Amino acid sequence: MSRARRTPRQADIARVAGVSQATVSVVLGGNRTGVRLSERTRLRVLEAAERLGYVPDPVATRLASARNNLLGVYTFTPAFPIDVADSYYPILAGIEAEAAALGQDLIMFTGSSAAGDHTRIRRTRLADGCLFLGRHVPVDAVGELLASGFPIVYIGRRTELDGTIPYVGGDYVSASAEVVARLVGAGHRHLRYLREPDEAPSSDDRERGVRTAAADAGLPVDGLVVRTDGSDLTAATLAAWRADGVTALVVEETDTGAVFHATQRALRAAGISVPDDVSLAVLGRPPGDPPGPEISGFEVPRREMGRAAVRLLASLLDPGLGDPAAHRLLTCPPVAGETISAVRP
Amino acid sequence: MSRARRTPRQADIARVAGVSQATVSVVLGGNRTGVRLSERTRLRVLEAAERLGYVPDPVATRLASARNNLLGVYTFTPAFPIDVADSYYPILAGIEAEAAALGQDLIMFTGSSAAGDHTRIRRTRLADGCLFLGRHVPVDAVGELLASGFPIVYIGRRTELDGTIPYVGGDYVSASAEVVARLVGAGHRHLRYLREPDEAPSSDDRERGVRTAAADAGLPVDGLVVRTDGSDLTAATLAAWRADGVTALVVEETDTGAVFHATQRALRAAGISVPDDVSLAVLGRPPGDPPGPEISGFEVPRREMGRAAVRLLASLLDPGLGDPAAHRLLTCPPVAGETISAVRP
DNA sequence: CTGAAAGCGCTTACAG
DNA sequence: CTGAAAGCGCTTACAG
Repeated sequence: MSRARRTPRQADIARVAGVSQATVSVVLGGNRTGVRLSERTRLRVLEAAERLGYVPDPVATRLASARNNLLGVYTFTPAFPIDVADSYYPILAGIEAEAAALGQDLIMFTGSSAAGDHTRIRRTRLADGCLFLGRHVPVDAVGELLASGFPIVYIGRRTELDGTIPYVGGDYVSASAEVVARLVGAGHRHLRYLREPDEAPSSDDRERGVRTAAADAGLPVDGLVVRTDGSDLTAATLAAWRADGVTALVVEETDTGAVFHATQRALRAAGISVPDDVSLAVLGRPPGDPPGPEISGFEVPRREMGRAAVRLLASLLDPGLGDPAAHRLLTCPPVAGETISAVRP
Repeated sequence: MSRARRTPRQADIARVAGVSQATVSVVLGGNRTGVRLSERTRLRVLEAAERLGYVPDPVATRLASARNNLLGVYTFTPAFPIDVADSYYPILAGIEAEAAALGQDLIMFTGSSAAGDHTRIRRTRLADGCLFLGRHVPVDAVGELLASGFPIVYIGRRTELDGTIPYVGGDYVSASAEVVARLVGAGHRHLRYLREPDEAPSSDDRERGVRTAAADAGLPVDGLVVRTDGSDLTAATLAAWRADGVTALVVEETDTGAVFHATQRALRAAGISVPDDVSLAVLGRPPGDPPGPEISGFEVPRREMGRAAVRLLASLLDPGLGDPAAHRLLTCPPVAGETISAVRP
């Protein structure tokens, strides 16, 4: 029994079929260059390949040509967090589903601390193109990729590099405006919007939606937006707001849910009940799917984002598929929920 | 602004440093062949590489040499199922964590139906080695991989190909025996073990543990094991068993949990309460973590399996790390739970 | 209509 | 001590 039996390559097929290795490549490659070759030759090659059980070496294919049917997925943190409410999972599921439908495998460049960002990002070239997950944008490395023509797509709107980064995100502006409009429709005129302190397009978009809808409804914009990391959301604060006439709270949704949880705690501590005393809405879905009444707000279509991002990347790889907008914002469906009630006139 | 600015390669460094491309390769490769080269040259090369922002092309590296710091993960079904109770996730989390610790990226070969198993499995060669998840063992393709010396590791015990497939699994024999011993210790002498009909090492191991422990305790083995897909588990069946003197039910754990759920339903329909009327244990954890009292049984250390599998694969890739057993069975910690009660004498 | 050549970016013997 | 050559398994112009 021979160990390490060599796996057949094109040269072996060529020998068996009595043609050159290059001809084998042409036949097996589906003759994309439109070379003329006799049907007899074609069949001989195909038969020999079949008989030898030939399967192309993906590494050599990739080195010689440009394509490998391999899509990268780059995350700055672990793709499979064990303790955090997992917002990656549905995105990954969507990516996987669409990639499989397109016959593409996935290569995960997961947050390893070994090498620097630059080296790790450069490694994404192993794939035909790469999806990026995470707020972080290392502009040097990503700019280099972009400049070299390597196709990338971010999940989530990105403004860096003069807005040249292709992305698929959620239309948080419209969805947030719709939530505020819903509150206004229920008679609310005095709101507070609670957002986390750090800047990010997804946060800014929500705030913009809130401000626009408030302005459209002629609501006072002064004091509307409150930046907080949650630590100053005490029972006293909420009680004061209520005494001030605030009838509805709108909370930003983030991965950690810090502000949302702080709000819930403070409401309970102040003995304010939802939605009888005050209405509550979340711009997204509260993390961890807490028990109790369903919170009003909107859905973030993460799975569909994953799918759409793969499709965008595929079209970037193959411009023949048409040149879609490099920036796509998906609609976030409203969630009626049970935490918005009408204001008594 | 030039588009598609080329990314630096070794030849560029060679030009800048005034040496040959091969010398650059030697220096950058850490001089593993023990070639003698002057410190001056080494520094010049390193400096030029740094200045140009060089990062090796993984594809070329892989083609020319053997290593790529890339571990494959092959699944026969989607790695991110959307509707099934997810048993892959913790394994993937463990794989990712250990791979990151080892500075390896992951390439996911996810169940795409486009190509046949053979072609898809051959594609795993893109990686340095590959982990396989799933009961399915296509012996032809996997045997070919094995024969060619390509390192693979299965998650879960595998007996195919004369037991030559390296794997990391759970020690279900011992864990199952322990559960039965626990029941015996609580005075149970009359059990039923419910397992699904299809053969698999993980099922057979559990059954063996159950049989062994039962025999050791001098329990009747006749009628102990019941093969069922759940459809025949009616209230009448359970009532009859109980009338027969059965005091405890042991249920196999599987991905779908069909038998477990059927058992729960039938118990409820028959008005048999757990653990007052009958004790209940699951050989593993019930899928979906159902509400109610914690079911007695054992833990399947999925995360640790992922980690251990990566370590095994790494040692297969680098025999210098020592030659560990190619077959590893991890201990499954007992879960006391609340569904085993003592039998009244 | 088909073959021979060059090249993708590396590594690893092998000459000097 | 360092360079030139061959080769990994493919694809893609380019000759005949």
